[in-house]
Amino acid sequence: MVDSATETQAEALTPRQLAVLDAVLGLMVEKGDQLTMAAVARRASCSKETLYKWFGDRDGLLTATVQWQASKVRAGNYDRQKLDALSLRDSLISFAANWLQVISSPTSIALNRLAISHAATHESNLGGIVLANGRFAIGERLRPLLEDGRATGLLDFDDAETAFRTFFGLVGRDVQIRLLLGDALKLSVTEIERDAARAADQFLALHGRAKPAPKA
Amino acid sequence: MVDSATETQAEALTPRQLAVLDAVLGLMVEKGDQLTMAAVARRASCSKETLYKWFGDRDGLLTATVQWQASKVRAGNYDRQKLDALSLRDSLISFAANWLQVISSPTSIALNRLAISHAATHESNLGGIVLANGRFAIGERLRPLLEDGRATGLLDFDDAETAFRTFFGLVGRDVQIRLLLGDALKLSVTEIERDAARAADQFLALHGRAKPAPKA
DNA sequence: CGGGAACAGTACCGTACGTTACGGTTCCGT
DNA sequence: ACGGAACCGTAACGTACGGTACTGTTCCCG
Repeated sequence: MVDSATETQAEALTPRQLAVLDAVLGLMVEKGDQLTMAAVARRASCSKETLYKWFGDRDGLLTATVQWQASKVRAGNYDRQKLDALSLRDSLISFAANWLQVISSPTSIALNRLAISHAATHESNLGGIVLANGRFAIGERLRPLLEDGRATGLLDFDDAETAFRTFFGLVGRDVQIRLLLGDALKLSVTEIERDAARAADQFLALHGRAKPAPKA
Repeated sequence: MVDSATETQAEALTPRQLAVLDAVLGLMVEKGDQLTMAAVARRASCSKETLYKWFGDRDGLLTATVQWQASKVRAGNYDRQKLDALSLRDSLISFAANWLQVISSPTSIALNRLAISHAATHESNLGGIVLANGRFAIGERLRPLLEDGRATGLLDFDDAETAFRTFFGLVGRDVQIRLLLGDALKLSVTEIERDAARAADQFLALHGRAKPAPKA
């Protein structure tokens, strides 16, 4: 169930249809909950009938939107390079900063709110899609780095999944839940950089073998 | 804004009214989103008119429910005892286990989903109340322990808030977001105990001075 | 015993929204 | 030029739900 929906039919869609999905994203961010089919049609300058023809029903439209957004956030991939203590730390920081950037973006907040609301009742698995393209996708992308780090003797851990979850916690902390609940938490670029470095150093303090810079 | 709403008029309510709020909690957990006033009235065997008389409107009912639930989860207080490395670790584990228990409970999940949905549009600050009684309340309750730990020389950190956020991340990791998004994550009591101990030991590895048991 | 407050049950109203239907317009292929 | 498909704009329908009003019953208090 991890990434079954990651790449599925993301692009059997025409540019016009993708423009509609961008309109949905825009509305989600601006209007939050008032994501009505009429509003989407108005914003996208298309008719409701077209929306239903293209996406079936409201859930279909939302699902396509989530997948479209997910396909746009494919950053932070780890290209297997020569790994030393410094490049490992850099890669960790890069992952952390990217993740913080994503979860603090208005689009991600709106999308997660929608998926969480949906998870409360509906069965159409928006939450699963968001999880697959968010939490689990980044887990899969980070795993090779962790494994390489262990293979090179730079890292020490038993289970890569557990190690990743520790990293995930050190990076995200209370940021996502606070933002989702409407806290006016602001993350500047410099704060993201600093927090990312702190998280990476803490992770290395816990799982690193040649401690690079364990300053608090 | 931290806990302005923590203790406000939690108990100007009759037992009958609290029973209504319990009905709301039950419906939230079972039916998720279908939290309609009619359903509440049916479940609580009261009339809608009574609901409106008692709680004003739907938001008032939800707000009262959130505060009622918050008043029930007052566990995990730290009683200032003599502090040594072992009792510090025990207290940390206790905090962590309690927090994991809370965020993985169906009631908390339903409540947070509701507050997050609400945060998307409405201004009536359900999200703020949940934050004040959840994330920030536990932060305030843990702070004395951290400060005492630092005063006794058992802990080392610059900023108590930052240290707490690290602890928060190590404990919660990806648990809450996965549960909110509908992931079928199960946390048994033994897993909670193990994860709580792991988080406490990791925290001590990062901020402790007399390392008690830094085993992975 | 009588009267009134409190409340259950229910009918009712207005509105918002998902979904469908339809007339009009554009555009493409033949 | 013609026919049809695609699509826009909008009206219309059905339903769900928040909120209000009304009726009848229970129960307390004098």
